[in-house]
Amino acid sequence: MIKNERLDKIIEILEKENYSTVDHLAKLLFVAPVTIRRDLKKLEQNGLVNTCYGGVSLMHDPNKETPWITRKKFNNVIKKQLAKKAAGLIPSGSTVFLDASSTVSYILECLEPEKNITIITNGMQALSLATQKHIKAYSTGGKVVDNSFALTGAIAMRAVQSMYANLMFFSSNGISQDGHITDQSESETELRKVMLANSDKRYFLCDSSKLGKSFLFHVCHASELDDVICDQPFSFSSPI
Amino acid sequence: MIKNERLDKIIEILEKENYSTVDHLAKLLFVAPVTIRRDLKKLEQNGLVNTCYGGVSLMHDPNKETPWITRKKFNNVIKKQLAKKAAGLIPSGSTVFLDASSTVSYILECLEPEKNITIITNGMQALSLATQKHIKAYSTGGKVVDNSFALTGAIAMRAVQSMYANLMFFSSNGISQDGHITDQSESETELRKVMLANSDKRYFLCDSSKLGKSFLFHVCHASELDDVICDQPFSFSSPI
DNA sequence: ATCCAAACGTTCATTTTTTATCATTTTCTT
DNA sequence: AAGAAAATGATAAAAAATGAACGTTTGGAT
Repeated sequence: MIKNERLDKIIEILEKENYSTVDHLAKLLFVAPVTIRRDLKKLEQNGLVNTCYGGVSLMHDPNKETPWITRKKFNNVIKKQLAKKAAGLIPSGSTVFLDASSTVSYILECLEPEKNITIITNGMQALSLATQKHIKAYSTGGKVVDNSFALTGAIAMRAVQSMYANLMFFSSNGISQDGHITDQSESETELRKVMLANSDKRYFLCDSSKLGKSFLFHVCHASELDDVICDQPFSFSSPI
Repeated sequence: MIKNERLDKIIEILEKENYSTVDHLAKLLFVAPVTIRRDLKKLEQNGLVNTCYGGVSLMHDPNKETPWITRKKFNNVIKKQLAKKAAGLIPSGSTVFLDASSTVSYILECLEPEKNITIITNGMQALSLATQKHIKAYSTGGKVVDNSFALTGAIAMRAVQSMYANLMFFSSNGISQDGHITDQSESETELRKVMLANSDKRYFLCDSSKLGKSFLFHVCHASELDDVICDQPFSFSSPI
C-alpha cells in the first residue's frame, strides 16, 4: 500500500465514522501508530483533518468543497462516454493538454493515477479533479471568466505557449456541416489554438447537440485533427 | 471518545438545551467534572460558550452573527477571526495578492463582492471561493503541489512577476521570537517573496500556534511588513 | 452577618499519547 | 548494482489528559 492510498483511506474512514483514534486507524491500516500520527500531521497541514490528543476528526472545511464537482446535476451520460473513449487514447507517461470544457474534464474521472500522466489545463474543474486523484497537473493560470470555470487571458496564453504536450483534448460550442469548429468565447478560442499548435495529437470531443452549429470564433477545421470523438458517426463534407 | 468529539458534543448539547451544568455534562459524557470544567475553559477562550458559577450557556453574540457556533469548527475559529481582521483592511477597488494558505483563503469568506476587489492567488481554495462569490480573480497557474492546493513553479513565478498589487496577505509555517518568518516549502517561499516585492502593503496572518517555530526557508522579517495579524499580542525582539 | 453546601481551582499521581532518536527496510536514482 | 533518500518501526523520554484529594470561593439560607 502506498502512502497516498493510506492517506485517502484515512479520509474515507473519517467520512464514515466522523471521529477516530490513532490506535484504531493503526489497526485498520496495519501500520504502527507512529506512522498514523505522521500521516495525520500531513493531513492536518493540508487542512483536511483536525487532530487532537489521541485522535482525529474530519475538518469539514467549506474551502475543501469544490462546488463544481458536487454540482454536476446535468449528469451527461453521453459526455462521460466520450470522455471514456478519450481516456483510452492516452498512453502511459504522456503529457496532455485539456481545455476548460466540462466534457473534457470528465476524462479525469476515467484516468488511472498509475499511468503517470501529466495534464495541463486552463479549467478549474479539471485541475480540481486531477488533484483529488493525485494525477500530476499544471494550471495555466489566468483570469477567471465570470460564470465559468475557465482561466484565460495573457497569463494563460504565456503559460500554454511555453509548454508542449503529446496530446490535446478539447471541446467547443459547435461544429458546422463542413467541419469548422467554432466557439462563442474569443479568449478560450485563442487559448485552444495555441494548445493545438503545441501538441502532437489533437482530439475534439463532440456530443451530437453540437453538430451543425456555428459561432463567431473559429478554432480550427476537423481535417487538422487526428480524430473527432462523437456519439454519432461524424464526417464532414470536404471543404474543397 | 477523543477530546475533539467531547468538545463538539458539549456544543451540541448546549444547542439543544440552551443551558447546562457541569455535573450534567459530566454524567452525559462519562468524565469527571474537572474534565468538563477544563473543556469549558477552552471553549470559553475560543468564544464559544459563557460559563458562570454553576453552569454554562452558548455564547450568542448580539452584534454579529457567529456561524462558527452552529458549524463545529473549533480549530478554525482563530483563523477566521484573523481573516476577518484582514478583510477589514482591504479598501474598495484594490488589488490583492493572496498566497495559498488556508488561513488566507478564509479572507474570501469575509469579502463583499460589491467592494470590487481583484484577487491574485496561487491557491486553489482561494480561487474557488472567489469564483463562487463572483469576486474578480486571477490564478497564477503553476504546478499542483501533491497533497496540497497550492500552485508553484516557474509558471507561477512568471505570472506573479508580471503583476503588481496594492496589498498582500500571506501566512506561513512559523515565525521566530526575533521576527523571522519561515516556511517548509521552498517553492511557496520563493513565490511569496515575489508577491511581497510586488505589493504596496504586506500583512502576515499568524495564529499563535506558529509563534516560536522555525523552518528551513526564510520568507522575510516582520519588520519589513506593515503588520502582523495575530490572535496574541505580538512583538519581536529587535534584531539589532 | 454568619454558616453551609455546592461549585470551583490547584496540586499531584497515574495513565495515555506524543515526540525524538535511531535502526531497519523500502524505494528511487544514477 | 550501489548509494542516497524516504518511509517505517522500536524504544525511551517528554508532554498531555484525566481524576482524586484537599483547600478556597460562591450564593444562598438562617
